Amino acid sequence: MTAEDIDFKAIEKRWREEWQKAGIFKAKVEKGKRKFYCLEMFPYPSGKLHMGHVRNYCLGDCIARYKRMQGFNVLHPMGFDSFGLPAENAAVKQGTSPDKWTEKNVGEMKEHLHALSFSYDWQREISTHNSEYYKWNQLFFLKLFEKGLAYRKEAPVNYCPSCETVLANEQVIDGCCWRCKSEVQEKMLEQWFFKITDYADELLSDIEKLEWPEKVKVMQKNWIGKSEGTEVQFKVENLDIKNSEFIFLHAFQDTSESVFWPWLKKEIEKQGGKVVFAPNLPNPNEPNIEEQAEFVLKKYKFNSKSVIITHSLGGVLAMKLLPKLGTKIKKLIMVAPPLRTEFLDGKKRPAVEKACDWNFDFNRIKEKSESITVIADEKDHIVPVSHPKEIAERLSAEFVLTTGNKSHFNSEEEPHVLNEIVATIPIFTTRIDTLFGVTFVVFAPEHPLVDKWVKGTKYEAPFKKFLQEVKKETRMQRLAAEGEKKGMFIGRHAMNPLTGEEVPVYVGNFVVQDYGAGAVMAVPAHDQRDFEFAREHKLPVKEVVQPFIIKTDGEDAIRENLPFKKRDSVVCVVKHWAEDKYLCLDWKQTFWHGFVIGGVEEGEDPIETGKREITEETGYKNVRFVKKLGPRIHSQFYHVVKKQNRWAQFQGLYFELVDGKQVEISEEEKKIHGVLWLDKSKVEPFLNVDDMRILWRRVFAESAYGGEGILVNSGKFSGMHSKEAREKITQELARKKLGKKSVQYKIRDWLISRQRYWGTPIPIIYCKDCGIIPVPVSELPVKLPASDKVKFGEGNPLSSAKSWVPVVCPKCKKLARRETDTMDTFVDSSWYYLRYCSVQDKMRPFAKEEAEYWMPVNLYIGGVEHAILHLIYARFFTKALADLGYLKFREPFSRLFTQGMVLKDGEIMSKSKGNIVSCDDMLAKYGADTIRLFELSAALPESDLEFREQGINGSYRFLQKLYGLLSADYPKKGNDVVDEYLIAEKEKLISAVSEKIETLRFNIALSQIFTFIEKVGRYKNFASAGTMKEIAHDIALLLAPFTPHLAEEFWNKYGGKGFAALAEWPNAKKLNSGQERALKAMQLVESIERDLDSLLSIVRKKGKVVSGASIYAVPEDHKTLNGFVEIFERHISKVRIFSTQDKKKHDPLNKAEKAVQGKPALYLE
RNA sequence: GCGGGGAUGCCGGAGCGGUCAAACGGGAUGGGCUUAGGACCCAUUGGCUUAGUGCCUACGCAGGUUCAAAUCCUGUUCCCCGCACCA
Repeated sequence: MTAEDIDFKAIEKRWREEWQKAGIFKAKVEKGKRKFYCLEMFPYPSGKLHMGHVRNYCLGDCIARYKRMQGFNVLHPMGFDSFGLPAENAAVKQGTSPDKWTEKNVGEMKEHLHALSFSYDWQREISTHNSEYYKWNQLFFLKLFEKGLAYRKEAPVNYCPSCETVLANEQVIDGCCWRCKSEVQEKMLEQWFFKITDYADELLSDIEKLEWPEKVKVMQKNWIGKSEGTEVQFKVENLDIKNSEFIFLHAFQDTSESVFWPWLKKEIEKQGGKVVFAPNLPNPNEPNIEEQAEFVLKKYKFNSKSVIITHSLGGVLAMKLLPKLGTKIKKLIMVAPPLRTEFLDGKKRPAVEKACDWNFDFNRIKEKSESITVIADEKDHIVPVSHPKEIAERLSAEFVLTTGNKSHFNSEEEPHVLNEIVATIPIFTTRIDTLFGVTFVVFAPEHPLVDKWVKGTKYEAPFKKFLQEVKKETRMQRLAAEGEKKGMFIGRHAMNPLTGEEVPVYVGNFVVQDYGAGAVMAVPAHDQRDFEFAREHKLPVKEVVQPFIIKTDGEDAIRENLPFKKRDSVVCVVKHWAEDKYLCLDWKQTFWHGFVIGGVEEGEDPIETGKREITEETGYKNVRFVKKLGPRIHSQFYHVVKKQNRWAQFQGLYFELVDGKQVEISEEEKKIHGVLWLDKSKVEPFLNVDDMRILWRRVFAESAYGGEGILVNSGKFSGMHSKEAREKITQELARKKLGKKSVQYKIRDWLISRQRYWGTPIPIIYCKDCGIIPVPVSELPVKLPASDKVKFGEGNPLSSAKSWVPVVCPKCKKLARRETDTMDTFVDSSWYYLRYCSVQDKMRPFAKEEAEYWMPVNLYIGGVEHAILHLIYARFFTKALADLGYLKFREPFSRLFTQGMVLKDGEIMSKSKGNIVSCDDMLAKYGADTIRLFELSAALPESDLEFREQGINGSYRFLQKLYGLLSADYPKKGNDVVDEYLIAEKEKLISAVSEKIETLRFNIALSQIFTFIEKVGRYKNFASAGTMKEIAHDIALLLAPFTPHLAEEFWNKYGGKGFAALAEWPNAKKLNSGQERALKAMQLVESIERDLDSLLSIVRKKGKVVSGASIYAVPEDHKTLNGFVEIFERHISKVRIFSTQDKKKHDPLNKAEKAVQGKPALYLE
């Protein structure tokens, strides 16, 4: 039979139909049966199925079929992620509608999926654009909204101008849109968010439980970006305190000694300010505002330095006072000022009413103060927030709404009030141990306070310019890996909370507003970035951590029980007087390779020590000191020569020799070390201790020491190790209410609003009177209007749906409008795996019992490109749904497998590159089994696969060969040894294939099957029909997950019961002794074949013609070899096999003598 | 910079302490079959040596552990991927 005779397509068609008819892939909950949920990421129906998709599904199908044969109750569903932008774009471009376009594509893709006979339960198919699906998106949205997990806020968001919609953080890659690659813009917009940050910690810690590729886990960890540290408060003057005179005006029934006044006075004085006037106003219990104003005017002369701070009714006084002033004052700060007499506690205050006429000349007040700030307490129980708010508006003043320590700011300490004078800025750091090394503070240029600080100062103009530049450059710089560190001083100083030291405040382009608090404390000595900035701006560098190295292994590892001997030492790097060579020492009694080193004597200058040691150890006498090599290094080690534990404090010094003049060195020194001059490039490899390496690097590059170590110059924390110091300093800060432990995350809430049509409408109604009103659950789904009712290409399409947008407010029944944004389509894919569990359920998104049976997904297969996006959203959704009571488990995918890509000419297949190999051509040419075989055998599933048609051809040939082999007729009786041998090899194959499938190394499983089939082909003339039948039977089973149609064909042909697809996966049997013997025997045969070949080629090379061969075997071997003449005659005709004991053998060269057991001798003629 | 993964023949890639000059596939070369091509079959594909089953050199580089290392450990170089002025 020739290859062309095999009609693979007919075979495939037949079995596809049989399976379908029997419905064998339909999944049903069967309690008590082990389940296996096998899932491949569902496709976006972008067009035809290509080889990349196919690979994904082949992998999943192989496992699904394998698990099914192993007796698992397998759920293997498929569906379509059918909402999304391309449909909308295609609709605009091709004049079709998104739904038609989508459904056409879905149809085509399904056709191919069917043709490849993936074992999906098609009853469970879903398409996310179906309102029966997306209504549940809406339900979840409402539930999340109820719980506060969905919220609306105005925020700077990423906007893609080409997709005309906003994007989530996760969808911005290198500053560009993940889909279309155009640069995203930043916009301030009010949008809907899911509060994924609430789950940041759990999302992070649960990663450990997952059987996922390390790579993906790391990516998720990075994305969540947890860092633990300390939030520390720095104070920055909001106004120039030292050049101000503070005036306090107290409230009704108060004095200048009550409430927060004494505390505020103290705080201001701490900052170097002066409270010049804090009168006890006349008649505080029955005040007369006019009288009080006169009183104040008489007692104090206002000037341009005056800063008035008022509390409550004091504010009314100030407003009466100001218009009467002859000069302008610096600032007026009004704390909770009343404007009218309706107080929240319901109490009448007749005295207050009598005292005030509440008529203010707002314009004149405005004129009399440089700036005005009004502070209100959100929880004020006396003055309604509307009063200070109105005052602020009328005065065009800054309005600050906060929460007082006590209502109406009646506490003895009111930090918010102080904050208007001295701002307290929280700064996040992971290295609070370096707090004493802070020499400046850097703010993000976008920081709101910065704007306030520079206003009206000489820094304002240059800052504005700087801000512009930064905004423009940010994106470009990010792309150009190492941006320049730019920044400027803004005329303010910040106070170090522990040392009280004042350090300058800068803005810098490298500080980002949305991480931490938008400000950093800069420690140039211990942070490379700060170091560079400091050098640029000539800022001081203050050393507070010294490296600390402990040797814990090797022969100089510290000895447990010995005390430490502390030594001040110097390490001297010495340069040659003429060449670029450096003086190194090779210690003879130990392995140390290093530089000249020595102990500093009491009272000795380290530089002198260095010079002395250089001369003592090497003889060179004319040395010149050049520079110190950074801070000291602490090193604990065992001094092998001196036999003691050392705690050395090394000062690195750099010298240059003036000339080569030497003095004689002592014999003793010569014994200790050899002196070497090494080329610059040879020094680094020569050194073998860390401290020497650190010093060597410092010769050439100054840099910050970013590691940990021992604190110095840090007050009472000096001498502590970094780790301990972090604890202690944080505690100290907490005690002083100047800091606390803090955890920062990089992950931001998930922005889900999209200004596009083809997605799930957000079920929200905006009512003028009632505000944001959720659509009642009973009204779901909020269906999309038909696509011919909307206009594309002009902003948000849904807002053009004239009959859709207006809606009756569910609460007040007045006319309201619908939300016109749709949801990010990643919402759809965040829970589709749950819908599969009970697709048909009309009442619920999914049936809890079913989900609990099938979930979690046992194996999830897809591309790495979803490592962050889809996979983190789905995890979040699962957790949120669990908290909403829908689920009991909190992780959706136990095991994840990320398959490699299918490449064509080294590139990813894509429409834009025009290199897509669509699967229908391949199907028509080779059929489904061949394609499946190729996709699975060509490479490891996780590595990329280069698509080559020759490769497909190889798979095709294999199937033809296999078919021929298994379809042929075989004799009843064969060679017993071969029969046993083949069966033994088959058993070995079964266990190997099972193991490889379990570990998803399908290509290796297949290569082993190939090898086996090769062997069968080799010995087919010796095999019996029975053996071949057994082989065909098991091969059918082993191949069933890979090439299911052909496998089914063999299974059927050789009398298998039912379907191979449902048959039990074979178990490898242990080999019996006969089979073991057969294996050995065939090894013998094969080794003779090899020998024959090598002899033949040698002899033939010499030009001799070989006409026959004799084989001389010891009697045992002789017995097994008889019967294999035919095999040997494949190599050379006329082969005779003799026993070495056969006296009459033909043996002219006496070769028989060479034969030993297992190695027969050969003779050629 | 931080983190993850690699480096094996002409190529893709197995092997993960001894059975390894290295599975399987592809390519190349030679031979068979053919009018020819394709397809198919056979052989060769690190070097040397040989009427034989032997030797040498090789699993990025340098060391180490071991009776024994492609395989384990240490250092180092290069490549790929992810994250990144992250405080």
